[in-house]
Amino acid sequence: MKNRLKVLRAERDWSQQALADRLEVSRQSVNAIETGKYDPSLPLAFKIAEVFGLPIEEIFMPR
Amino acid sequence: MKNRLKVLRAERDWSQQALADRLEVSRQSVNAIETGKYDPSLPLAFKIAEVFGLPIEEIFMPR
DNA sequence: ACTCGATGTAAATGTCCCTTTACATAAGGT
DNA sequence: ACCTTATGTAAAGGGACATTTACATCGAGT
Repeated sequence: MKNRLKVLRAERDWSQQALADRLEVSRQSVNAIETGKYDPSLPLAFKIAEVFGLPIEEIFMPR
Repeated sequence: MKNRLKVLRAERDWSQQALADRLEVSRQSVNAIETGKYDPSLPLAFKIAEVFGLPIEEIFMPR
C-alpha cells in the first residue's frame, strides 16, 4: 500500500505529532505508516480519511 | 466496523467459499469478517472493494 | 553554542489478522 | 437414508499492527 500522507500533511502544515493527536494514535504509528513500514488497520484508515476529508481510495493505493 | 458483505454476496449469489476464492483468502476469513469477528486488513478491504466493484466506503462503515 | 521542534528508528510488548484443521448443524437433491 | 453444499464456530500458530520508552540527527531560531 502506497499512501499520500506526507503530502496531505504538508498541505495542511501538520507535524506527525499533530496528525497523531487528531487520530488518537502514537506519533510512531503515523511515522511507520507514512514511511511504509506497515499499513493501518481498516478503522484507522477510515479515521485518516475522515481527518483529511477524503475517500480512502484517494489516500491509499495498492502498490 | 459494520459491513454489507452478506448482502453483496447474496445479490451475486456467491457462497462464502466462492468469495474466498476470488479474494484468495480462506472461507473462515470471509465468515469471520462477515459475522463481525474482526475487520479485514486494508489491502484485503481494497481487494473486497475491487471484487464487488464498489468503493470501500460503500461496503464498510464505522460502528 | 544552545535549545527546541520535527523526524527517523529501535526494542519489547500486547493485540489483531489470517491461516489450517477440525467438528457441527441445516437444507436440498437423489 | 444418504450425500453434498453452505454456514457457523473453535483452537492453535505465525505474522502484522500499534503501543511505550528511548535514543539519534537535523534545521530553525535565539
